[in-house]
Amino acid sequence: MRTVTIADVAKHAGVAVSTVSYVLSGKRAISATTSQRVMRSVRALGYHPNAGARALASKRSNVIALVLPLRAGMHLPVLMQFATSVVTTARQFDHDVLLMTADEGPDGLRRVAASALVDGLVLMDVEIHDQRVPLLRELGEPSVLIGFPADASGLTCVDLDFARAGAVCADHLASLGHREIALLGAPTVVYKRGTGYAERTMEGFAEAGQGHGMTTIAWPCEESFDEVCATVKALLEQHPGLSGLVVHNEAAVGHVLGALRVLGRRVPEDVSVVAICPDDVAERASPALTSVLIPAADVGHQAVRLLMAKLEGVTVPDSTLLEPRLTIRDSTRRH
Amino acid sequence: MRTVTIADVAKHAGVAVSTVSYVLSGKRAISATTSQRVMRSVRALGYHPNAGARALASKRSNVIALVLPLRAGMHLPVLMQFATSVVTTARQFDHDVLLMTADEGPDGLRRVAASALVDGLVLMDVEIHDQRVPLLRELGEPSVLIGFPADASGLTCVDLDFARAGAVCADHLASLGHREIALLGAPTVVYKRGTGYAERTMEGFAEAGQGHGMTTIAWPCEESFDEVCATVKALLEQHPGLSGLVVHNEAAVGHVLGALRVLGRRVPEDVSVVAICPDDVAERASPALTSVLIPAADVGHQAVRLLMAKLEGVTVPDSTLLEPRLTIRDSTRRH
DNA sequence: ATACATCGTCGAAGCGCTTCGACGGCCTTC
DNA sequence: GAAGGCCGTCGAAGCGCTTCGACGATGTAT
Repeated sequence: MRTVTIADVAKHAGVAVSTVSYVLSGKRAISATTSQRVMRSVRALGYHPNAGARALASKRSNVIALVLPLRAGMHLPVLMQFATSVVTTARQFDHDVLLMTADEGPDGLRRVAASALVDGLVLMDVEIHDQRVPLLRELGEPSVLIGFPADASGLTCVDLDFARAGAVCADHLASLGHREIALLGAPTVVYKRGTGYAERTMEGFAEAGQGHGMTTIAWPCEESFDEVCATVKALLEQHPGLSGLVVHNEAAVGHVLGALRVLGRRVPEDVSVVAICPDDVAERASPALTSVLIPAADVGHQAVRLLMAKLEGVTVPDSTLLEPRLTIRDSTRRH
Repeated sequence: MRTVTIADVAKHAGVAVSTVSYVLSGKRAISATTSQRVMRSVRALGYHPNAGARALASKRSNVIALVLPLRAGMHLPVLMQFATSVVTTARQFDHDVLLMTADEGPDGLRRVAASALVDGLVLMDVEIHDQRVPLLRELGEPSVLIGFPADASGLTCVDLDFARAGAVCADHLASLGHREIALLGAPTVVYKRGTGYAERTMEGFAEAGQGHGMTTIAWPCEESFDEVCATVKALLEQHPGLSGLVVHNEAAVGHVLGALRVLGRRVPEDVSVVAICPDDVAERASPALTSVLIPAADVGHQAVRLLMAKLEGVTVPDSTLLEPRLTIRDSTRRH
C-alpha cells in the first residue's frame, strides 16, 4: 500500500496539484465546487501531506521544540503539566512538539535550529542565569521562555506571578489576624542556583507581610521528613508567637503537616498553613490545605499562544505574568 | 545569513554534492583525504543538514514519537523519568523525540504515521485493554510498548517485572521472619481500569507470600491522608498479627508512614514497611524506606534500543522484563 | 600484455510539496 | 463595445537532500 500523495489526490479529483495545495492551505481563493471535490478525494484516499516535503517546500516544519532542563529538585509533576498543556495547545495550532532535554547542551538547540527541524522554541524552567539565554539571542529563533532570566530584554517570557503568590499567602494570613508568619521554601540548593521563582515568592511574601505590619520569616527547607521536622521545630522554638506558615515546596508539604502533628501542634487551631502547590496535593492532605495554585496548564497554553503569534509575525508583550489563585480549605483560620 | 546547504559544503571542499552526502552518511567508501577535507568544510561553515529535505529524500525522519496517555492517577514523576531517558537514548541514535498525548485520539497516531513525521513509536503506560493497540496493528508502524496489553502477540513490549517486584517484597519480609503481610496498592480506580502492572504486582506478591507459607492480604489504597489512615487502621484491626506492609503507591507512601505514627505503631519495631517507589521518595521518608526501585530510566532506554533495532530491520524479542532492585534501608527488620 | 574487478567520485534524477507567474473567462466601467 | 480587473485554475520551478548508475583510474588475475 503505497502512501498517497498530493498527485494522487489531484488525479482523483481531476484538478492540478497546485489546486489541491491551495484548497488545503487556503492561500488562494478556490471555488466552492472544486474545493468540495478535492476534499472528497482527500477523504476518500485518506491523504495526509508528507511532513518532510511540506517542510522543505514551505520552510516551516509545523513543529516546535519544548526544551526541559533536567536539574535536581525540579517539580516533576508541575513540569509534566506544563508539557502536556504545551502539546495540547500546539495541536490546536496544527503544530507538533519535539521534546528536548538540555543534556545535549547548547549544541542541541543549535542543531535543531540550523536543521530547520522546528519553527520555534519553548524553554521551560528558565533560571536567572540561564546558559540557554545567550544562545537564544545568537540563534534568533522565535522563542518563548517559561520563567525569567536576569536580563529578559528582547525576550518573551511567561510565568506565574510568584511575587503575587507569596503576597496572596501573606494577605490571606493577615486578613485572618495572624501577626507573625513564616515561609518555608525550596531546598537551599535551589536558591543557590539563582532560581527566580523561589526568590520572587519570598520577596512578595516578605513585602506584603511587612505592608500589613506583620513579622515575617523566610527559611529554605530541605525535603526529607527528618530535616523538615527539625526545621519546623527550630522555627517554632525561635518564634513562639508564630501562628501562620506558608509552604512553597511540594515535596515537603506532606512532611510539614506530619512534623506539626508530631510536635503536637494542631492545624488550623494552633497554626494556619497555606501551601503553594497543585490542587491534588492540597486536597490529599489532612486537613485539606488552603493553597495557591500554580496554573501550569495556563502557563503552557500562553507560552504556545505567544510563540504562534510570533511565528505569524505579530508583536507580543515581553512579559506575561499569570495571576495566582487562592483556594481556601481547612488549614487556615482566624487567629 | 542564508542557511548553509550541502551544495555550499561541496563547493567549499571542491567535491560533488553526492560525495559530501556519502561522507556524512558513510554509505559508500570515500578516501580518507577527501573525507577529511569535507569534514573540515562542514565544520568551517557550520553545516547542519536540513531535516525536511533529508526526510523527503531518504524516507526517514530520524524522529520517533513518544505517546503518553493522560489519565488520572498516573505516576507523573516516573513518567517524566521515562520520557527523559527516552529522549537521551534516542539522541544517542541520532533521533529526536516527538511528544504526543493521546487526547488527540487515534487520529493523532494515524496522522503522524501517514505524514511520515516519525519513523516509529514508543507508547507509554499501556494498559490491558488499550485502545491504541489495535490501531497500532493496523498502521504497521514500528513500535515498542511500555507495559503489556492483554494480547501482546506480534508486539514488542518492555516493562519492569512487577510480579517479581511484588515477589521480592514478600521474599524480603519472609526472610525477616514475618508471617502475616499486606500489600497496599493503587487506588481502586486503577484496578478497575485494568492496569496490568498493579495487578501483576499483587499476584506476584500473593504467590510468593503463599509460597513461603505466609498469610497475605492485598488491598487497594486511596491517596488522601484521611483515607490512608482509615485503611491502615482497618487493616491493623482486622489483622492483629500483621507485621509487614508493602506499599505500592507513590502518592500514599508518605501518608502510610504518617498513619502508622498517628496509630502509635513504630516502624520498623512494630511493623516493617517496604515501598515500591523511586529512591528519592524512599530516602526522604523517616525512617528511610526499604524499597524496590522502578527502573524507569532503564525501561526508557530499552524501549528506544529495541525500536532502533526494529528500524534497522533486526528481529527483537517480543517481551522484555526488567529486574526490580531491592534496597534495604531502615524500615524493615527481623520479626 | 589483456581482461576484469574494485574503488572513489561525479552527475542527475527524483522525493512530495509550495508558490510564482501566466492565462483564459467573466464582470465592470466608461 | 473596448479596455481593464478580478477570479479560479494550471504548469513548472524549485526546496535540499539521498541514491542510482556511470565512469575513469587503479589493482589483480591470467
